[in-house]
This record gives sequence, structure tokens and C-alpha cells, in this order.
Amino acid sequence: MKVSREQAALNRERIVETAATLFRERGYDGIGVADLMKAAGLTHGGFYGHFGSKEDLLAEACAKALEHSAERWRQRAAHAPEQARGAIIDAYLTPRHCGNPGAGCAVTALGADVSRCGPAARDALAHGVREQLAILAPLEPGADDAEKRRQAIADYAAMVGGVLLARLFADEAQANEILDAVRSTLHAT
Amino acid sequence: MKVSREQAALNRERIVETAATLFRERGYDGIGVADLMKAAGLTHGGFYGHFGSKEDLLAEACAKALEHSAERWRQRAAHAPEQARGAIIDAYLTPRHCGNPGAGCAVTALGADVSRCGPAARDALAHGVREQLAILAPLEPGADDAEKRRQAIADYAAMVGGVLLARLFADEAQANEILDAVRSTLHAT
DNA sequence: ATTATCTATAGATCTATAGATAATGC
DNA sequence: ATTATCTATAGATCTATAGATAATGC
Repeated sequence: MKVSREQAALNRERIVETAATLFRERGYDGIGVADLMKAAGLTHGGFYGHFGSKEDLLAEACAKALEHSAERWRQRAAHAPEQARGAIIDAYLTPRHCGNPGAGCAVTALGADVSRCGPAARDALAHGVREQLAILAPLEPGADDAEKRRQAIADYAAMVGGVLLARLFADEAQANEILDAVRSTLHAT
Repeated sequence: MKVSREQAALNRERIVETAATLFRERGYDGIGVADLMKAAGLTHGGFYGHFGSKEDLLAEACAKALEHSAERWRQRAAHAPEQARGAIIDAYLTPRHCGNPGAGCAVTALGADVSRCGPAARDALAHGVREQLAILAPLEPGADDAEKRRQAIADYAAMVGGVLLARLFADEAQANEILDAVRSTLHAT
């Protein structure tokens, strides 16, 4: 049953990736350790060899999810420097993002859960937010760095809130109205 | 043990109010039916005489929470017509709101939970959002109704996202930076 | 020999229900 | 007689742990 040290590290990685997806899809309390391990192709009891607790895994899953998001933002920032801000905003405020929370922004999907958690998960998510802001701020209009940063925070808040609101509407047209309104308002800035 | 029909209605009301607070504070899965009933001064088993399921209660609790919010917005809208929009924004983006989720915006506290729920709670929260937008839209700048509504949606999204983000930061100064940035950006509109 | 994973289970939850109880309202 | 609430519990979860197993890595 035992696997190599290398395979064990890969298994750990797969648990984190699986958790990052399933927590975002179903919420922190929406998936148990047993089902999570089953989804990763492992058994329940093996979990505690890798993580001290479910909440420790949440912290790692949040960090991982936001790292993926940051990577995507960085790619968009590099490709078309002038329209980078608009590209990030447009990609965030889409029906695709709304409909795929498991691959989307961890702040929107898990922010409320994490804000009620212990410091490990909170700090992980907060750190991820600071990273995202550091990517976004240089792309913002503004006379100085303080103004750019302020605008980055305001953009991020509007994006997060926009998707959170849109996800409440089962009716696609109403969800799209939310996304379109936030998107066009941000583009007018 | 039995109480009057009138008292039973009051008890039901108290269950909803208690749930509206505790769900917002701890999340939908953060409080069980038994503890909820205890907090309302009743016993576990009595719950199912009033509600068909915990999720039905969530729907009613969301509706109630957003009705309270709408009432506060209407009061601000009536008091100082010119600065009504600013007053709503300023009251929403405060440390006080961040630190008291149990009395705050149900969308920020429960949006993610509800978006993973059945239609009853979703519809309740979505209906509440439409009500809030209907209050906010007439207070917005804009050449026509469509523009006012678009701006109301963008404002609401930024407020929701702002508080969600701010709640991630244990450090008060960082939380306040988020609130201040969103607030000042909205005021610049 | 070490250790990653497994099986099995303890102990504590959780939602929901069944049946008893006792006060209301006819 | 009706019914709002109570006690007690069924049945299904959940996190975490203990001890067994078997393959790696010295």
C-alpha cells in the first residue's frame, strides 16, 4: 500500500488541488474529509498523515487557488500591457466565472467561510488578496501609487461583489445584467 | 407547555430573527437547529412545527435580514435626499458593519452559502437584492433610469465586495484601508 | 527500519421524526 | 378537541485517531 516518497508528495499535492476545487464549489462545510480523500483517490485515514486538520488544508487550498488566479492575472498583464486592466476585469466578470466557482476566485467562493475561520486560512486568503492587488495596482490609472492602489482595491471589490451577486440569480439574464453593469461601470473609470 | 396561538406566532418570529442573526454570524452550517432553538429559548423538537426544514428557515431568515436592511436604506433615503446615496455607502463601508455581521448585510455574510442552496433561499436573497437596488437606483447620478440602475448595481457590488474583503484582514488598519479605498472611489463617482 | 496508506472505529455532531404532554380555544 | 411544545431517539453524518499493512529506502 505504501508509495514512494515522491508519490506521497504528489498525493499531497493532489489533495490540495482537489480541496481547492471542491471547497470553492461546495463551501468549506459542503465536503467532508472522507469524500475529499475519495475524490483524490485516497482513503479517509490517510489524510492526517499529510495535514494536521481540515482547517489546515483549507489554508493551503486557499493559497493554492489564489496562486493560480495570480498566475492568470500575470499572464494577462504581460500579454497586452495597455489593456491589461480591462482584460482582467472582463475575464473576471463573465458567466463562465459565475458558473464555475470550483475554478474561480477563492475570495468570492470562500471569503465568508474563511472570515469565520481560524487565523491560518484567514492569513492565507488575506495574503492572496495582497498579491492580487500588487498585480492589479500598476495597471490602474492614477496620478501616483496611492491612487493606483486605491483604484485597484475598488476594482477588486466591485469584481468580487459582482460575481457574488450574480451567482444569486438563477435567471441568466438577471445574472448577466449584474455582470454587465459592473463591467461597464469599471470600464468607464 | 403549550402556548397561545398568539404566543406561537411570536415564537416563530423569534426563531426567524434569531436565525437571521446567527446564520449571518456563523454561516448556514455554523449553527444547528438544536442550538438555534435553544438561543430562541425553545427546544429542538419544536422547530419542525414551524418550519419544514432548516433550509426553509434560511430562506425566511434571509428575507427578514434584507427587509431590515431595506428599511434602514429607506430611512437614510428619506432624511437627506441630496446626500442619501453617500449616506448609504458610508454606513455600509464601516468597521462597525465589518465587525457585526450578525446585524449586517445578508448578501455579504450568506451570499456564497445561499448560492449553493436550493431555490427557496436563493430566490429570497435575490428578491432582497432587487429591493435594495430599487431603493438605491433613484438616488444615483445618471442621465436616465438605465444609467442610474447600472450605477446602483455597480455601487452595491463594490460595497458587498468591500466588506467581504475587509473581513479577511485581522489587522484593523488593513481592513480600514479596503473600506476607505472603496468608499472614496465611490464618492468620486 | 521507516513510513505512506489502509481499515476500522470512537465520539461527537447533525437533521428530522415519533410520541407524550399540557395549555388553549371551541 | 386541538395543537404548540417537549422529551427522546433514529439514522446519518462528521472530524480525528489507533493500529495494521506493505512497500520504500537505508
